[in-house]
Amino acid sequence: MDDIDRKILSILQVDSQISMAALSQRIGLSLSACHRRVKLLEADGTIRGYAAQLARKAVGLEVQVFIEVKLNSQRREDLEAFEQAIRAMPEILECHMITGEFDFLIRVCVRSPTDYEALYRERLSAIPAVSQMKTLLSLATVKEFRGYHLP
Amino acid sequence: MDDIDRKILSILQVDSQISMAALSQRIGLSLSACHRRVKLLEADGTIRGYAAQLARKAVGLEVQVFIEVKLNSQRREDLEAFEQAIRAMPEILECHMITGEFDFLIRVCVRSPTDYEALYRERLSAIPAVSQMKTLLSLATVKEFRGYHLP
DNA sequence: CTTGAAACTCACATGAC
DNA sequence: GTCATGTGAGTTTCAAG
Repeated sequence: MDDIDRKILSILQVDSQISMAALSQRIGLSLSACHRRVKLLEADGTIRGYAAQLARKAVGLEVQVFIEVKLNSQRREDLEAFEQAIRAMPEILECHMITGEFDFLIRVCVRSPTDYEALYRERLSAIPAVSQMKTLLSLATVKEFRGYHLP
Repeated sequence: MDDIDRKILSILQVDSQISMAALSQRIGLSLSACHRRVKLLEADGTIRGYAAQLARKAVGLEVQVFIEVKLNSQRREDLEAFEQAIRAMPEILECHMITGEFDFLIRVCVRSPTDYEALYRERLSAIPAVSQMKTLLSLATVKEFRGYHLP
């Protein structure tokens, strides 16, 4: 993992459809050398895959919410029950265990406030391990994720 | 935007390198019809782009942090000054304006706790519009974003 | 929407330096 | 690391049903 690799990754993070020829030119390497590096980055797991980036609202997901969750306890059973429940809900896009007053931070996207209410009341609150939740409704996206910054 | 489009998007969100032929087979459409739909989804902005997904730790970003930020006021100058400062910091990957006790939620990835301390003390705290911050250190990723759920 | 064909671009593997 | 090259695969477009 050197500066050339980081340069390759920075470009592929933004546009993975660039041709090897164009990519090699932008980083100042020959096509085959560049190609070899990309294949290595794929093989060693640095590049996990290639994905289409969708416009959230264009696919009808008007509502984005972050939820802080506190569990009844940090006992193994509660943690695992919660995590399993989370993984089973496709509307929950990500979930992080965090420090602080709450135990987890999750991100959710749904079509409407009504859908969020249903998710919140009928599915999240129904998880026995959950003791408290705090909804952080996203009003606007100031900055959207477009790849990691590789210094 | 019908069920076929959603099926296409669900697949491309996970693997954008699938060939048109394979994609068309998976959704049960002819190659040309499938191709036309994908191009339309690209043209109308539903597909914003194609990106390589990187393994965060593989690129040396061991520390992931969420930060809740409260501003001194909701006056236009403060909001704009804050948002401009946020957009100028590449380590800040995303930023959302939120409801609740705090005004913004931001996500940051850095190499080390030391790097985070520097960012927190020297760059974030230095923004005049900021009055209060709360750090939510990510201890573990329970569920990682792998595309929106399209019902 | 379908099939089928033609034209073209790239990816990929190879061999040599 | 570089360059050159040939083949196969995939993309893209078009015609016709």
